[in-house]
Amino acid sequence: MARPVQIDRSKALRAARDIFWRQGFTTTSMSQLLKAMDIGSGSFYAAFGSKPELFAQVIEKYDTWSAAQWERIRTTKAGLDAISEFLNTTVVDVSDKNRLKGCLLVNSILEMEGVDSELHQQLVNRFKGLEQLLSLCLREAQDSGTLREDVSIAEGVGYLMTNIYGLRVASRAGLSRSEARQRVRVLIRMISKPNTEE
Amino acid sequence: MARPVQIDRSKALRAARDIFWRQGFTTTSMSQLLKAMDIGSGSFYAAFGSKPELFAQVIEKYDTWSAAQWERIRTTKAGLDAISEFLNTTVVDVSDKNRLKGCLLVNSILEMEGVDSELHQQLVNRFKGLEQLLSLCLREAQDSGTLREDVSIAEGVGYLMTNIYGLRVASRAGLSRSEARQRVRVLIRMISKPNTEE
DNA sequence: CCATTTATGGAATGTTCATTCCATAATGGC
DNA sequence: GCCATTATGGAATGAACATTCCATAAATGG
Repeated sequence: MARPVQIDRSKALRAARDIFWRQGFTTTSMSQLLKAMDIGSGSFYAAFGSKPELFAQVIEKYDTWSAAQWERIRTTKAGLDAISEFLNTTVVDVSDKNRLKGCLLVNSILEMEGVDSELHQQLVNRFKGLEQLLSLCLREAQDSGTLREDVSIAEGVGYLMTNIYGLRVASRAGLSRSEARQRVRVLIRMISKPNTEE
Repeated sequence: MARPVQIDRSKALRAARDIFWRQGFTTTSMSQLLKAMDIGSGSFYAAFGSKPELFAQVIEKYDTWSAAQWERIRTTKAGLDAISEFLNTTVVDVSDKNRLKGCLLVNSILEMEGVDSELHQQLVNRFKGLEQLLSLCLREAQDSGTLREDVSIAEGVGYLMTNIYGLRVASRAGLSRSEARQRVRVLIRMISKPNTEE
């Protein structure tokens, strides 16, 4: 009946995600974006609405991916092991030719404050979900006796969130993959109960 | 002989710093900047060169302030106490009507990558200086026996840098001052030697 | 194979940006 | 009090931006 859509939506979203990840939202111009997604402006506005709307869709997809990582990890690991694996998967292994990219969500939180406060708040809320998952794992660690006794669950969550944010900024500042992996080892060691009582 | 300069350079730089701090470099437009600094464009370009040159001057001044904080702290404190005080001074106490502002340098590292790579590298280098100071304090802590024994100086520096970055992002994500102070207490407790051996 | 419908990408639009230009204002020396 | 000189701020400039418009392309039903 009519000309069929020839855009590969999933592929285009991935391309958009990667360029936003590398350059941020404000810095990425429409011309760069269209080139990266390999579509014309007409198709773009028909398919994605606008630049901010596209960004929201990219974030949505990213968050889904992040949640899927958790699901996968939770089937085999619990407690501090799960947290350690999560950190390595979502922070350390997310790199581009051995160059860490940081985290799209963390980058965007910093960028969107004052630009789009609605989106900013959405991003902050996504992290609230992460805090709950961390809280769950910490309780497991507490029950199995692997968590330091002088740290409460709430304190542990705060500590982990700080380190997740921090690792992702450090990536952006040029941290190598092996250094990042080392930092994960250290931060997990610090929150573990010392095994000097054998 | 000629019309005298009526710009209060120091005051203008402070106004520029505050608006960059709140909004970031890219997001702040020249018209906003000129209004905040309360000068016209002619005077601006005569006095500061350009928008990026102004930013470099702001960063320079910010870094000087940061260094002065260290100097002050070092006259009375050493080891982990000095680190704790530094964190509270430069991260927690830097707030705007009880709203934490994060750190201009950290915000800018994330923002400038891909925008101005020369400035980005400069910012990264400023943190190298901080790493050296932290290293010094950790050695003091090691000598006085307050540092955990299963953590090397290098590991401790990495740990602290991650937490400094992280605290400053968390501030941006809406952490309150008292929560931030609590996180500092926890992260210092974690790197301290447990005093169970009395 | 034509008519109809919708996707497409490049050209056109209007806005905003950083910067420059310039008429005017403010000073001190004469 | 006037001239030379330099600061000033608003108007002018040109580039870049996100978005819209539109002639054309690609498909199917008749």
